[in-house]
Amino acid sequence: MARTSRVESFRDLCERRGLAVTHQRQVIFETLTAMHGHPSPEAVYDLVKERIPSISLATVYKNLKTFEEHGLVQEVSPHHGSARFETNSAPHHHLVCLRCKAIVDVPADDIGPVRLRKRAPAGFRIQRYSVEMHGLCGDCAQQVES
Amino acid sequence: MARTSRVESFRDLCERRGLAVTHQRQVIFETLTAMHGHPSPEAVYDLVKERIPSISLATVYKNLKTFEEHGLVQEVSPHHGSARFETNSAPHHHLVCLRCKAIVDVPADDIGPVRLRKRAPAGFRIQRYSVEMHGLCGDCAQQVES
DNA sequence: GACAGTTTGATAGTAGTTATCGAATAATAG
DNA sequence: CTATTATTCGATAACTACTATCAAACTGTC
Repeated sequence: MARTSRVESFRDLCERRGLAVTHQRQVIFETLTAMHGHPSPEAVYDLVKERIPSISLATVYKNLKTFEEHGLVQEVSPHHGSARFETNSAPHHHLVCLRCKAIVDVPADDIGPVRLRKRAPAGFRIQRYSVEMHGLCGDCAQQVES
Repeated sequence: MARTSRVESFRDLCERRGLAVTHQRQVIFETLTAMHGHPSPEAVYDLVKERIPSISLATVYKNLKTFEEHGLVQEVSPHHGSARFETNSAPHHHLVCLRCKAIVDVPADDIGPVRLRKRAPAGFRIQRYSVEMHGLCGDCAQQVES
C-alpha cells in the first residue's frame, strides 16, 4: 500500500544515510509530503503538533534542514539570509551559489527566450521574470571536492 | 559630467515622486549604484557610513525600501519572510505574488525549454534551475486596483 | 524666514532561526 | 534482551534581520 511503502522507503533512506528513524522525523516527513505546497517551518510545526503535541519548533527546524541536506526536500528560494538589492535594469538572470550565496548576473542573451505556453493561472499578472540557476560556484565546488 | 548628471537625474526623480532630496538619500543611492552587485542592506550601510558616519542603519533600510517602491532598485528575490520548502521533485517553475507571497507551481511543460547558450562562468556547476515569475496574483491585482 | 510635511537617528521591539545542553530515544554489540 | 554508544529531542536562551516609534532636524513652499 502506498502509505506503507512510503514509510518503508523513508526508513531505508534514513538507514542508508545513517540517520536515526525517530517518530518525530517520520511524522514531520509525512506531514510535509502531504502538504503539497510551499509550507513554512511554522506551518509544518502547526500540523505536526496535532499528532505530537509535545514536539518542539526547534526539532522541526532541525529536521527540515536535515531533509534538505539529504535532498529529500528543497528550499524554494535559497534564501539569502538578508535581502539583496540590484540596480542592473537590463534583462538578466541569476546564478546563485548554494554554499556561499554569491549571485552572478547572466545577460538575458545568454539564455534563449522564455515563453509561457499557457495562460498564467487565475489572472496572475507577471511583472518580470528571471531564470534562477542554483548550484556551486567554482570556488565552492573545489572546496567541496576535498 | 557623468557624476553630475546622475545626481541631477536622481534629484528630478525625487521631485517627480514627491520625495525629499536629502543628503542621506543621495549618498545611499550613489553608493548603491556604484556597488554593482547584489549588496545587502548591511553592506550598503557599511559603505555609506564612510561618508556619513552618523547615519543610522534604519535610515538605510527605509531608503532601500523607498527606492524599491519607486522602481529605482529591485530586490533580487522577493524574500518570503520565512523559508519555504517543497517536495515537488518534478521539474517546475514558480509564480510568486509580490504582495501576498503566494507561490504557485508551473509545470516545466508550460514553459519552453531553457538553454544556456554560453558556458556558465568560472566553473559554476548548475544543479537545478527554475524560472521565477514575479507579479501579482489575481486576488492581489484586484485589491490594488481599487 | 515661517510653516507644513518629510525624513532622520536612536532605540525598543518583533519574527525567524540557530545554538546549547541535559534528558530521552535509537542503533549496535554482545 | 540488555548494556553501551551515538543520535536526537525539547526547552530555552541567544542571535540576526528587520520594523515601529517618536522627538528632533531638515526640505520644500509660500
